[in-house]
Amino acid sequence: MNLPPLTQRFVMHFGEMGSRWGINRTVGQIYALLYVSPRALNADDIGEALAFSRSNVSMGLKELQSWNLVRLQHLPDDRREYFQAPEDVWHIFRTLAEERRKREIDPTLSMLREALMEQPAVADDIHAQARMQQMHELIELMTGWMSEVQKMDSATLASLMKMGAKVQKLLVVKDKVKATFSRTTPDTLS
Amino acid sequence: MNLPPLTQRFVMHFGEMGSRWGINRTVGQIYALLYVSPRALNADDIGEALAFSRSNVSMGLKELQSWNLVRLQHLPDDRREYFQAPEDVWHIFRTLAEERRKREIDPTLSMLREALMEQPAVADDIHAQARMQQMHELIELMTGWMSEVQKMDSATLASLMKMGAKVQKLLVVKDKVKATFSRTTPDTLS
DNA sequence: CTACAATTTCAGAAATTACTGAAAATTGGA
DNA sequence: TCCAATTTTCAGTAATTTCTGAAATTGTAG
Repeated sequence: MNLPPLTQRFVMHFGEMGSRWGINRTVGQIYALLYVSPRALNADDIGEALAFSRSNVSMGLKELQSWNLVRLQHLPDDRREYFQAPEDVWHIFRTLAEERRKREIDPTLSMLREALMEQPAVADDIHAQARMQQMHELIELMTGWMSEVQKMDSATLASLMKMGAKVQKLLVVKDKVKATFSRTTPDTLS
Repeated sequence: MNLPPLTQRFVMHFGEMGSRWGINRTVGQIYALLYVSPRALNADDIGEALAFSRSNVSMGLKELQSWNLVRLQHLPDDRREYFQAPEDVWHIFRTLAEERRKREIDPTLSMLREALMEQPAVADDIHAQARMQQMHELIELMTGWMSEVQKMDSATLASLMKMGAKVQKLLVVKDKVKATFSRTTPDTLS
């Protein structure tokens, strides 16, 4: 591997963090490299830069594609496929959140829904089902909210976050607003 | 393993999902069992229920303790330690979010901060550093916002989520509110 | 302090996951 | 269609992670 120092540190870090993030070292390093690269890279570029076998690169890219985290490009007079990470970090974040939900949350939501349809037979299962109900409610609320937030454009999302806890204060003020503006903007607030 | 049917399904599911969540099967199953159990369990209870060796249970519980996901209890006339999951799912969620941040995000934030202090020497590193800057800004904003949200009590958090995208509309209305209430509630809004 | 119950540690075995090279499949151009 | 460049698949191997039993440690009651 022969990368400039900052790039190298970034790539190495993503490799090490990979396992905590549920991806492997290869995939982490490939994504890091694509993320900081000023141009799209082909599989050979990547393999050479990171000293991975060509097949390993292929599998890593396949994994990243399944996460929708890379864009495919073709250059004129070159049959090889070139890969790059999206420019917009907010877009990347959104994709990541959505894919993680699909993989880490949706299956559990299904399991919970099915379990909640059943008729528990023994006392312990009655209690267990009540606990599952609580978990189900929280997850439904969380994911529903996340999907609303995901629909916001980057600017709105950013301004919402910059407000931080002030949103809380807005909630308190909400009722006053409702009273004041209910005739002029009747369907704007719940 | 001899658990009632709903409990069994829940426990099995958490075992299978464990790897996607960055914990192992043992830890996933132990936590699932504690979560649905109507009473605190000791290590032998757990080992017997899940057919794990005593030492495996010990390591799993240690892991869960490092996540702050279990409470320790002692029963009268019993020297053994009893474990249980917190009652409040919102509390569990908050703990999970915080611990995940510590493990999955904070190290990256440190790495980025250090990298941003450096003076890039080559063109590719100049670009790389700019990309790191973008990532750093997003993560700072996200984590700052998460920590604000975490401070809210469960009820406020729930009502915020139930509002969903309506928060967005509140943002639009915000300016009107500011104009109208600025004299009566001057420091409530940014 | 002693005895013993309970828990933790740890070295090695078992299981899983990651990685490679070779072979197969696919793709685009002549 | 055929050819050559490129990508993917896959079986075998390497590396890592998980799990166990035995031994060591800790804690408590007498």
